[in-house]
Amino acid sequence: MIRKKHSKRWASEAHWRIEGKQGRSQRTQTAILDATEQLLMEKGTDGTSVAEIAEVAGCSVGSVYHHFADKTAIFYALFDRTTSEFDSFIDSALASERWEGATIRDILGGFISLSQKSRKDRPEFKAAVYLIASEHPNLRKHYFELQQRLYKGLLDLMLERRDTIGHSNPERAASFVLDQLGAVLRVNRDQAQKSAQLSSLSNKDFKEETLRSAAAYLELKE
Amino acid sequence: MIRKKHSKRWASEAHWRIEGKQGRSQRTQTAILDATEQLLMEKGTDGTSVAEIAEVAGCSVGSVYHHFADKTAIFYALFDRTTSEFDSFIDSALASERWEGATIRDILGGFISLSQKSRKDRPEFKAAVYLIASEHPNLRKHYFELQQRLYKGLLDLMLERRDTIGHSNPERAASFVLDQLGAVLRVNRDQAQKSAQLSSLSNKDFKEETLRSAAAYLELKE
DNA sequence: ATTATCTATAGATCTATAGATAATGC
DNA sequence: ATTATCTATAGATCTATAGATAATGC
Repeated sequence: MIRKKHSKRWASEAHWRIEGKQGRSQRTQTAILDATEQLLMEKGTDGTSVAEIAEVAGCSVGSVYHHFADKTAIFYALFDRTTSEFDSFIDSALASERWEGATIRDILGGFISLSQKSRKDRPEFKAAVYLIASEHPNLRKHYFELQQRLYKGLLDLMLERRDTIGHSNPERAASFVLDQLGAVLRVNRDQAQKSAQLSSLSNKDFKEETLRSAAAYLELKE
Repeated sequence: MIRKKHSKRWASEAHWRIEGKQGRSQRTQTAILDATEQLLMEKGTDGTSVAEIAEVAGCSVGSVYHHFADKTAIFYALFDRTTSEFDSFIDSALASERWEGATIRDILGGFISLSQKSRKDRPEFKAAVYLIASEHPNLRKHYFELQQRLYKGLLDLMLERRDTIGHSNPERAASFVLDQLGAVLRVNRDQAQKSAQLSSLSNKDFKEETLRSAAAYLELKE
């Protein structure tokens, strides 16, 4: 039997996933991706076998291969699902209505709160994707482009208010603050790395100190 | 034939490595660890086969298993070797002679320079170990304890000079600055993550802005 | 009639060992 | 005599497929 397979939108056509014709199909694919996401964080890409994915997803190995070209294609699909979510998160974070009349302090504070909320609501968000990206240069590139879009957007918001920055080089200072914030948020997200930190601040205190640090360095006049 | 095997000092006796009786032995073990370090960064723990390690090390698979209990034991030994180096780095970084008469600014600046130098001299330092640690909770614990010792030492140096800190809560502020610095240095170390940064500062500029940020936040009076 | 699922298994690795052979150094 | 090395291979996975069976929905 020859099966017609449809790739959706990923660059490498090789990593297709089938476009289901029945309602069952989507449910199974979702279950497979959920199972993969969970297992990836526990055991990594090579430590996770297709048999295990099938078991957790509640289907058979044969069924997994009916839906996805191969093991890698499952990772691509999961990457796709999560980065789409991330993309929406970015849109919502940068939406101009959100920041009308806001000061730089408001923007940084608001973004920290958004990140903290996202981590609380969905702790595994981005964790599995980060692992996948680290093993596939083309996916990593896409992931970093998304990240760039987010931080570049925040940078623009800050620079629209550059007259409130006292630092002699506002562009450099604003970029530096965002890089600093990005690094700290990334470390905070990873529970293991977090344990290597000196200070264990509550979300509220963390936000407060971060803002104090940024305001002092930028020499904000607000 | 029964072989007498000697474990050196790792908690789990299971992960022994042989204590060589001939000069050849040490050379082979070194070659195996070098090969493993290199391959780990390219392909990860599961992607690296013992056959490949043997090939790069220039010996046979049988020889690898003569020296090490199993594949994991090689990782333990490599972890051991690198963390010993890290341990010496910490001693040298915290040596009290180094910081006699230094201000907080001097200390932070000196530490940044040390880290930059270490990254330049030996870019792969800690990269492979970090991978191993991420898969072995007991090793990860040890690694983070080392990291803690380094940052706790820096914290003590700063707090000895607490009268030059204007921030209302010197302990919290000093810890926060060090966590911030640690996070940024970690991201900077990873070439892939670095590409997601907004600012691409030279080592000199990075150091300058970091010090400016820390001094402003701590409200240093020096 | 088409789509989705299952079971069973071929073929490709990869880890680890057995047993033979070679080098070392007292 | 002891230590280190090599070759060859058993046994355990794990990926992916073939082919049979079951469910869906026009």
